[in-house]
Amino acid sequence: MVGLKGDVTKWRKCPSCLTHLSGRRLMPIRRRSYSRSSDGKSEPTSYSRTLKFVSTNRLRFAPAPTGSLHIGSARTALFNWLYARHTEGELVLRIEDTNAELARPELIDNIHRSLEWLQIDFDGEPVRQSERTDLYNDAVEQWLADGLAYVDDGAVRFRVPNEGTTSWEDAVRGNVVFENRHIEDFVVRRSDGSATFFTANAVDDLDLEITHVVRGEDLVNVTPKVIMLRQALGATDVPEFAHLPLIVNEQRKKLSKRRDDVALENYRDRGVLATAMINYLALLGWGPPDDIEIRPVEEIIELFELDDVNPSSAMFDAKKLEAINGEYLRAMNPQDFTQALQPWIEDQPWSDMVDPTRLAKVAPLVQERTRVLSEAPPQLDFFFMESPEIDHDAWEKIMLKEEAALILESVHKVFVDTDWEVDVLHDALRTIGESHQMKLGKAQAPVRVAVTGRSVGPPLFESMHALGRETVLARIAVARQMLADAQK
RNA sequence: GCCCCCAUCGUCUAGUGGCCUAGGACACCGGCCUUUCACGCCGGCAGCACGGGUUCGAAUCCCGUUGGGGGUGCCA
Repeated sequence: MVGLKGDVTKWRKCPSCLTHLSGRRLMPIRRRSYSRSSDGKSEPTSYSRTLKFVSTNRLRFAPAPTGSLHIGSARTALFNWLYARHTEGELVLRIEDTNAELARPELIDNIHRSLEWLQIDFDGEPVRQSERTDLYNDAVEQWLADGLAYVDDGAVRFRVPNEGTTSWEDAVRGNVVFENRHIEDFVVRRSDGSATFFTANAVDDLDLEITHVVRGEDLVNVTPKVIMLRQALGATDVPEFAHLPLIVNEQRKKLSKRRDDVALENYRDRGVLATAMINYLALLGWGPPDDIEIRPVEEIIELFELDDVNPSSAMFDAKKLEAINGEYLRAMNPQDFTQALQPWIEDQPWSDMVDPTRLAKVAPLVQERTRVLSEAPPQLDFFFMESPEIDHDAWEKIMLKEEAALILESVHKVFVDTDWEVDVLHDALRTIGESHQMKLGKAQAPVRVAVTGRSVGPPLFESMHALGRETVLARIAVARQMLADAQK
């Protein structure tokens, strides 16, 4: 137990802390190792169950509600969660709204929604700093009474000694040392009476019995201050600190709201899956020992160690995120993929025309061509629009060649009464192409442009089959007419 | 300015004194497959910032240089 000055019960308002008051809980630690089977999938191969009795870890994720959840905050939340789950410890959500403007409900809702989307869950109710002002005030009064702090222009400053050092052993960075003489007397209570970040931080980490503080590297320099306050509160111990490397942009600068695309919800809206986001974020500053990057979160939990986090900053690479997302998308079964597409389909101007049966049939055609879900609907529009939107460049490139009109003429003639089966259409077009000394790759081009409006897209014969004979013939007829008109 | 931190392919990483002729992934470039585009497969390009130590031996340990980043608020 940490020692506290004054009335100890005053610090114990949280019911979840009762267990801690009565002593540390003991628990077994399970470890699991993975190996790769020949098909490249991972599976647990050995379990060693060590009945090692340790106290329960308590971690916290402590965002300031400044808007939509930042990618960097999401990574911090994730690493806290991974370690808490890895050690079968507890994770507390603490909203740092000591500043009145930050206590707005919609900002706090956003944090909850984002974390829920990522499936990062917490133990117990969220702690709101705005509701704990009495605790902070008591602490400040105590420091004042003990002569550890003084009033300055209405604010209260903590007296920092001019000598000695403050240091800690960081799980990521090793020993970090600050000379006290470089630390100024800092404000612990503003002149408006509200507590500052330092005070709330120190008081809450102690009160909530936090054992591991996992946060961004941008907070290293506040750590000595928080340690001093913690000691001034009577604590003799220090939690384990792990300062995670910053996530940076191409210019190697800390990801910022102004310059960079940092809102988690933007990625969600573009069609990045939460599972893929988690997987990618876990790879920023950490790597699995076996080099297998894409794997279920359960395995990441098993393998994750704070000690293994590397200290240098990591660039956020949207391309790699999308590559990983593409893998997750391809791994889905077609029904789930179709289902996942729904919100993006609904956003389309042609969404009223969508026939669910046809959608179920054609969505899988673009599944392996999709890296983020928002890319899919534009590939599917011609299935549902009255007539395809003709891409100008594709038309110029493909249709202005003389053989285009000939191919379309032959195709129209044959398609009128051929069996409407994928294989049959395939063979028919190949035969037509051969009669013009063209390989199928070339022969299909004008048909594709006529039917889909573009030179690239999902497999043509499957597409035509889904569209039906009538529609395909009509679109070919329109294209032929356009070519004829252009001749005049 | 002062304080703190960081340094392996373009990027994310593996590597913790000999297994390293430095491995994987993304990106990029070829090729194969092929009805376009993708997917998949095969191959290629590319890195231990530099200089000193320590050691029989250093990407790995130490020191320095250079470069980069973060902080320096009565924001958090």
